[in-house]
Amino acid sequence: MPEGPSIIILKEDLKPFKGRKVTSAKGYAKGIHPGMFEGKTITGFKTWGKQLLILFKGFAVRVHMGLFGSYKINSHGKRNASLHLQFDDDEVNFYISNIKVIEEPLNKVYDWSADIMSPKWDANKAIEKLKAKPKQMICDALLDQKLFAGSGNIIKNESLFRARIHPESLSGKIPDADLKELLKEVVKFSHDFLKWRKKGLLNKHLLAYEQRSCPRNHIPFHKTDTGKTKRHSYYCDKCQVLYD
DNA sequence: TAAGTTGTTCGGGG
DNA sequence: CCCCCGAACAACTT
Repeated sequence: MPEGPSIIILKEDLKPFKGRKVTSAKGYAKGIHPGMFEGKTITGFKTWGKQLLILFKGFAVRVHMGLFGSYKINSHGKRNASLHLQFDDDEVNFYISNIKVIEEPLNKVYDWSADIMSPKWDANKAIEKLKAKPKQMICDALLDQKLFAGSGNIIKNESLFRARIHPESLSGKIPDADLKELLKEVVKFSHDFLKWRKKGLLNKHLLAYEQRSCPRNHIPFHKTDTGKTKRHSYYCDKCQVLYD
C-alpha cells in the first residue's frame, strides 16, 4: 500500500474518525502500549511521505506500513493487527505496520517541504539537497525520504522515464534543466498516481514500472537492480540519457 | 511452491 | 567513529 499517494487516500478514508474517541485499542506493534490510546479523542490526521499521523491532544501516532502493510476500516482480517483501534461499533486496523508515538511537536520532527504530496513541497530545496551529494545516483536519491518523502520504487521509475533520465545518472552530472524537469515529473506523476489510484486505474497508466518494453521506442526495457538501494529499475537505453 | 514485492532499520565488519 | 552492506522483519500473490 505504501507510496505517498496511497497514504493520502488512507488519510481521506479516515476522515470520519476525526473527533471520535478510542473506546479500546490493542495490537502487537513493538514499543507501544495500545492502552494509552483508550479514552483519547482523535483531533485529526496528517501525512508525511509514507507516514500516516494520527493526531491526539498532546501526541501523535505514526503509522508506517513498510513493504507489506495494509489497513482495513470497519472490517478486519484473520490475523492480529499491529494496531487495532475500536470506536464504539467502528474499527480501524493496521496490519504489518510500524507504529510509533511522537510526543515532540510535529513541526520539529518533519520537514514538510520535503513531502512530494504536500502543498509545502519545495523543489528548490530538493535541488540543493541533490547538489550536496553530487556523486549519488539519481535512482538512490529518488528513494531517499529526506529528499523525496513519499517517493517509492514506482514513482522513481515513472518519473525517470518521463523525464528521460537514466536511473544510474549521478545527481551532480544532470544538467539543471533536466533536474528541474525531473522534479516536475515527480510531483506531477505522484498527483496523477493519486488520481488514478482512486479510480483503480493506476496500472493502466504505468509507462515503465513492471513494463516489458519502452512505449516510445518499442524496444525491451532493461530491468536491473540499480544503485545502493538495489531496487528494480526499468529503463530504456535509447531515450533515457545517462549522465555520469 | 518458491520467489518476488509500492520499505526501512539495525548491527557487524572494515 | 563512520560507512557500507547484508540481514531481519512481516504477509500476500503469482
